[in-house]
Amino acid sequence: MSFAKKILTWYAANKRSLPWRGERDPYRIWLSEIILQQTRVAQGTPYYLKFLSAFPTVYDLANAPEERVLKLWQGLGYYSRARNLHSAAKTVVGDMEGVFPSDYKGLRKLKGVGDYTASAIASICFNLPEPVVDGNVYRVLARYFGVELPITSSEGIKYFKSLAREVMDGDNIREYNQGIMEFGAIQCVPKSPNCTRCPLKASCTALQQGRILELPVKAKKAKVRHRHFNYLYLEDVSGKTLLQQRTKKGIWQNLWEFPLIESDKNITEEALVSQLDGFLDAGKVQEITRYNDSPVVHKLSHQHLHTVFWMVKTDEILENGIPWSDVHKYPVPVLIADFFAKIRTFEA
DNA sequence: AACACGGGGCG
DNA sequence: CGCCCAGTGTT
Repeated sequence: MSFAKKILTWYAANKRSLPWRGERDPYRIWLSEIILQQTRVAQGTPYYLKFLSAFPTVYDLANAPEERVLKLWQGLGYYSRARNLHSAAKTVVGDMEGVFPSDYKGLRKLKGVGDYTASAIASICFNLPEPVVDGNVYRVLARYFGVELPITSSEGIKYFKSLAREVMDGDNIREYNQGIMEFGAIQCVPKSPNCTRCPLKASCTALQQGRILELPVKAKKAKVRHRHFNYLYLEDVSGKTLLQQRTKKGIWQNLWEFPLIESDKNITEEALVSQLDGFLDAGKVQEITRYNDSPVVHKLSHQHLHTVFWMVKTDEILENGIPWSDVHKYPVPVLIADFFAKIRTFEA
């Protein structure tokens, strides 16, 4: 049996009874879909009922003051949904004689109606073969077909949409779309799904590979942190330089590097000089040269280090100074090692 | 492509 | 109590 037929069979036997279940009126389906964006059924249901009671038709909603719409929405979160809901109602009443668009493209033009919601309304109300891809669908498809593409990448979004279209039952789209979402919500849940009793277990790729809990992949919002490093490439009268060990937790713990001045953003030479105090006797500085014009960007998985190397010649004798012939004995980050290599080339 | 936008449920 | 959830609009 095809994947779609299995979903349809499961849905026929397991669907919950919900206030909007079986509904085909675009106003009601639209209202339910907007409320259910990023919201669990249990939380959204009372809001659906009170909105329907306060605004039985799209005209009632369009003619209400925004204050009242927001007040009814209070507690549901993501309040732009309420403002967009109101705006779309005004559009439907003002520009469309109170009749909702009856295809994906038209629906998509309404404020607050994106790809998912347009597909949901088109399929549920008008039985148009548009696949829905919400969080439930991502999870079900990723597991059943063993898709490892991150659902958060633009490539993943495209891939899942086309996969969803490939495997859908276009002849029963109204039931199928609701079925796959319901299946994700009830059976193929994010944490500890009951695979033992799943009717799709025999053909589920992730289950057979023991990777249920790894799918779907969400490229971790490895938020890249940007840092600005200023390394002091010191040189004293005897030609020695200075390296320091990084003792704190974080990147490169216990590795060695040049004396470091970290700044919020790119730093000027004047600003740098004013911070030289703790490192050496500023009065004995002979010459400062910015070694690289544009910062070297060293990329770690979660940090981008915008690095400037400053060559600082001093008349001091550096305590603990290291002769250049010895620097290669110290464990240093690649960023520093690359600089060593460059210096060697430059000075050779 | 990255970010902002809320609340509730869960371990 | 920190982590997870995952549509749309904006920049």
